[in-house]
Amino acid sequence: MSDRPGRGHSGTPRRIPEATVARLPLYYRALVDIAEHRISTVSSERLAELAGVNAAKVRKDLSYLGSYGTRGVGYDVEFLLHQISRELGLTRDWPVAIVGVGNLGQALANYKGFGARGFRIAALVDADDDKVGREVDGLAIEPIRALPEIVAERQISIGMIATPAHVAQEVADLLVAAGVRSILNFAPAVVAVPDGVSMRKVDLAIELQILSFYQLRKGGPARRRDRAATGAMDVEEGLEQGLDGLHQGMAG
Amino acid sequence: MSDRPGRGHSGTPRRIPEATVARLPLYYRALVDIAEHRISTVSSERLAELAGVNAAKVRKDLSYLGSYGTRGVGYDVEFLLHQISRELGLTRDWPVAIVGVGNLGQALANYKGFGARGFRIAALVDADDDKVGREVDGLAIEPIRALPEIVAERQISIGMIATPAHVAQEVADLLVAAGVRSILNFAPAVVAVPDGVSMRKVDLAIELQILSFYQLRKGGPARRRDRAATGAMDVEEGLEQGLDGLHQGMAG
DNA sequence: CCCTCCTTGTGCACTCGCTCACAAGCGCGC
DNA sequence: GCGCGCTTGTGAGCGAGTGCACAAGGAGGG
Ligand SMILES: NC(=O)c1ccc[n+]([C@@H]2O[C@H](COP(=O)([O-])OP(=O)(O)OC[C@H]3O[C@@H](n4cnc5c(N)ncnc54)[C@H](O)[C@@H]3O)[C@@H](O)[C@H]2O)c1
Ligand SMILES: NC(=O)c1ccc[n+]([C@@H]2O[C@H](COP(=O)([O-])OP(=O)(O)OC[C@H]3O[C@@H](n4cnc5c(N)ncnc54)[C@H](O)[C@@H]3O)[C@@H](O)[C@H]2O)c1
Repeated sequence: MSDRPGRGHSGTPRRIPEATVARLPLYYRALVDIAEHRISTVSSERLAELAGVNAAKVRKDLSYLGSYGTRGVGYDVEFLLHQISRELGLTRDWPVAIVGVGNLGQALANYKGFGARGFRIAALVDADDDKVGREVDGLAIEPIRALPEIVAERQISIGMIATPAHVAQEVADLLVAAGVRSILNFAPAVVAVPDGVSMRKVDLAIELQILSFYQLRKGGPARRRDRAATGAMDVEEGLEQGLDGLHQGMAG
Repeated sequence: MSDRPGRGHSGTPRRIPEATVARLPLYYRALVDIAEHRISTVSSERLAELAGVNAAKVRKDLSYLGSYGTRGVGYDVEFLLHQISRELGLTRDWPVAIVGVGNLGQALANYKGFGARGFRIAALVDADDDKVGREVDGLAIEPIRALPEIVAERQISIGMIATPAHVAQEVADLLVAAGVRSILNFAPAVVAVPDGVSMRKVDLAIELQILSFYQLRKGGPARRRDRAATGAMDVEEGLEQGLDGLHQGMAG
């Protein structure tokens, strides 16, 4: 915050569209790569290429953050990295709790890719007493009934639900009651959360079904091994992914 | 494109919007639940509730499949289930290959939720010779160089990439070369595929960053700044998830 | 000091998806 | 046989997001 270069007359530069927010992490990742190559400036064209989007979109997206580019030159990599990172809150520490330490929960707990962006697994919680006490990657599994204290003491802000689907809503309710305001749900279930709590979901089965839908309309039902199959359904590039699921109740 | 589809005839009535395709799996899941309760008809209202969407949206979505409802009554559960399932290709068998049997790959391989929808893990592939030969859930891990034969012989249609990000593009290329036309990518990397190949991605880190973005503007844990305290950022319900990522090259 | 080159920032037109609201249509009771 | 109530199917209006194309504007060379 502090000094707001560019167009910050008032408090917030402008509202950042949802679609833009979803792309900022892509730019961030691309910029990290660029920075590692000791490159100091980057054009929207190049950034677009690395992020896999359109150059105009990159410029428009970045313009929501402020006028951070230099005409005729491009964007300063370090500076932009800092701005995006601040905007996304990556300069902070985000303690995460994983609820349900089964197959998926363990994989998540073992995953090393979180720390870099400030997301830190701070708690593993399960309802199975046989699992409680066991350690995963140096972190002990704790009983679900301890959730309120855990969330409060460790300032947990994000909860991941990796339990069976039929208890997902119940778990979400517990997380919310404990004070968690952001939830990432991996269970294939519709989970409702009150206003003020964000919920996003990752649903494997849906992704696969979308893929099969389109595959069905490509080479025809009877799979042929030939590649010049000439699908009857010609969808041009640029179709956006997903849109599935709700992002509920962002209010404070 | 040319003629007004009408319906009634056996072909595909009309083009189904991307957003609708992404929701069909939700309806499918809700309908399965309903069918298990021995309920024979369902209204759009009820279905909407169970799928977590708006009733009008349900009706419009289902209308793309054809006029399958009965006014004053609702939709026949079994019939609708069959129609959606046919539309999504769930009546078929979809052999899936997992490339990269590490943390995540193993969790996926052990996951029991695939079979129900026709998705069957038919191959586990890894580049690490130490892993090759080991079994996961009764399926042996095979060397990546055998991919072409594996894909051809087992009629693999979908590939999942669960390797480190820096080899994701390389792996995608191998999958495409082997004949796979649908890819689900879990690696945090931009992966390009040629026309005719569908690519979807699941990116944990992006989801978390989106969550932290909104959490930051809510009146977060360490609250300081912000004039209007809590209510500053009041996003109403119904914000859609994602839009991130491309669905490239659907052409045949 | 001006001119040219290059890239940003954005106005605009267009597409897509969402929601509302209501007429059409079906079944059931009278 | 006829209306009545309920639910579907959809036209229309609206808002969000996208991509084009270009003017605005900084940098560096002459
Ligand atoms: N494994 C995968 O690759 C995968 C892929 C996609 C989706 N999913 C979904 O993720 C979820 C977890 O999958 P999994 O394979 O890890 O299942 P799992 O059965 O291996 O693990 C579930 C864990 O949740 C715990 N649990 C059950 N009820 C609980 C409760 N009320 N509170 C706290 N913990 C509870 C169980 O003790 C268990 O440890 C499922 O909903 C599944 O559909 C998994
Ligand atoms: N583990 C998670 O929970 C998690 C969460 C989000 C994203 N991811 C992403 O999923 C991917 C896999 O994560 P992980 O934790 O399983 O990593 P991992 O290191 O445990 O597993 C990677 C596997 O890929 C194999 N591999 C490497 N190069 C290969 C190649 N060229 N061809 C075939 N196989 C190859 C390795 O031998 C290893 O078995 C990573 O890109 C990671 O960022 C993982």
